[in-house]
Amino acid sequence: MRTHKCGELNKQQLGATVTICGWVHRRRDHGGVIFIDLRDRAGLVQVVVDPDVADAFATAEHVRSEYVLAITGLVRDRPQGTSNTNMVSGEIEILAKHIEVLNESETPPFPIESDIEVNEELRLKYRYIDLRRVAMQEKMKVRRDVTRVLRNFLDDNEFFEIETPYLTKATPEGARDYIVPSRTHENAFFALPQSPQLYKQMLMIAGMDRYYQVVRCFRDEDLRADRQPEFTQLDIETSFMNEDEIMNVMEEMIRQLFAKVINVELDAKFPRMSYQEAVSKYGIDRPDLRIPLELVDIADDMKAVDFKVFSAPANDPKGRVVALRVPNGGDKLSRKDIEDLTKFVSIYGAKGLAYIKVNGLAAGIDGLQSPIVKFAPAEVWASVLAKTGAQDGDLIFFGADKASIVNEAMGALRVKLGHDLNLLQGEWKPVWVVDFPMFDWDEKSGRFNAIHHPFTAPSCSVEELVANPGTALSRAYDLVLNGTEVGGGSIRINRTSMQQTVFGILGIGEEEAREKFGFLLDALKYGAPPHGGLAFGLDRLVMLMTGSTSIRDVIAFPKTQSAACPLVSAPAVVTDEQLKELGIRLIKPAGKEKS
RNA sequence: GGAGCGGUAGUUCAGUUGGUUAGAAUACCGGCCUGUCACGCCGGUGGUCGCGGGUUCGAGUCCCGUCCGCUCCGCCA
Repeated sequence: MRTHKCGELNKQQLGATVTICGWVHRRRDHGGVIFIDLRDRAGLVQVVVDPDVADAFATAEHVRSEYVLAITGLVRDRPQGTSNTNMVSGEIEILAKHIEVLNESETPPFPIESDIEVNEELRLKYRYIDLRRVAMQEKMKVRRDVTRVLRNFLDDNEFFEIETPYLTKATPEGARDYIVPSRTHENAFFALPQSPQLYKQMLMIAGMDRYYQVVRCFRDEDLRADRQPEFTQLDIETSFMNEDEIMNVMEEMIRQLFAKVINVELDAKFPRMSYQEAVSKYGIDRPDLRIPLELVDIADDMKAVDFKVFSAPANDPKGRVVALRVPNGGDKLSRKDIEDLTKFVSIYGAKGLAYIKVNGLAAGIDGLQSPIVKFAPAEVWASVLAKTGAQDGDLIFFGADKASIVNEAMGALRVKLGHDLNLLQGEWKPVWVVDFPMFDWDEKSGRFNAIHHPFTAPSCSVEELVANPGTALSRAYDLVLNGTEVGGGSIRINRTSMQQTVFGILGIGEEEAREKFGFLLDALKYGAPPHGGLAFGLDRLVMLMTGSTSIRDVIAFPKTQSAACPLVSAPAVVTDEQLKELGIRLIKPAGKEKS
């Protein structure tokens, strides 16, 4: 006798006596027959089905016999030889010999078998009910399949899964750390890892040439639809492989993943794009290549025009002037739409959103409709239109400002227009973004920041790096899928001298470096092999593969936007005894917190 | 830290210009019917309109504050 979950039973299995377990919501008493609908699953029942009853069911005389139970909605397979034309669902009913209620259930706080979008806080408070819903069960199954396929692939390729500590020391991934006080070490704290970065590098030094780990990472920063304070990475590191070899293996893994889990054939070869090209064409280092719109530089045309809004950034080395052509945009976008879009780009710091409606190219400047046409001569507009490839009916947007603002605003506008106007081409567009700069200059603090992290190897020598830190490129690579960064990594620095050089450029003095990363600098001295790897955001991958709009939908017990868990009411106050034991006194003593 | 949207029955929502007893569907409870399968029919219970303050003869509706949720900016790869 086997126990089956609701919905698992198929017709063949009716040949034997089986036990079916499932949640029951609705019990209706119909004369001598109790109908139980297992699709609304709230109570818990166990049903014993006799093999005879499946056949007996087809004959009406059994209906009012001793077989007192009928269960609906259990079997997907439509039985042969039944004449019941009402059975349009393809599901069949089974008469049960015996039924036992294992446990009763209260009325659920929200409908389980329904597409109604329930308030998310309520779903999280009763997550154990929410997870019973078919959509969530399916997402969890995809997640299970994803980790299974990834682990199988890595195991088959001689990768070695090793766990690394969660109670560890702050590592500089750039985010705020979650801190855990130590009871046994006065005034000392652990940090939860933002990633196992340094441990995996030391595993390479330890001779574990191919490592992986499905691992939780923690970052105490504000949340987004695709960002949780704790999230899961597939973390990978290898020795003696260069970036091409790593990218090739990972590409194959992702291809197999999509083929096996959601039956999608990705490109045989993922395209690669430089950071420079991505920012230039798409304004962002994680371009959504499904959107067939591109930013076009027109600064050269605008340098001499008598219109400061355009000419000033055109002449500023840190400025940028771009055009964004929307095919047939004039028909699709009303004045109100453009007003809304102007508001939209202002979020990113853009001061306005200039546009031109191309009514008729043949008419020259008279065929252009726009408040800004008058600011530049016809030749300028002709040149701009030629560069964008404008056609009659198009709408062309312009962005002119500091390059960072133009990139962010016009890049976001491009994505918004792509979705709003249904311009997406193709379903899955992966792309490797490569040739990232090593550093970017932070105006506020007046020094360089690591674009990736401080352990990323540059593609040049120590001498060249010191000479031109601002233009040096790194050996990093990001995997971007449909505009979402799903993975990123790099070849790491494996020589102490280079590591010290990079720390120096980042303004990390020798003393600080020794205090924070002395263990790494020491480890590098013992013949650290060339190594590199990457990490995939597992939640994001599953989110994309399940078509979810939020990472929360693919995490069994996620946090709300304020980083709280309504289910267990965490975080919560702790007792005075606990605080005393840890040597901690609160600045604002507890009392006003919401329970 | 900031911007936007939302919070009305267990749930999903409607609620006009401020107006008298706050509605619908569904769920729940009771009854009837029944080879049902979104069963059907009849009846019923159910509301601190997130919370606090203000304006007003009168506030679900207007104003101020506050809490919670979601989306975004900052932050974060």
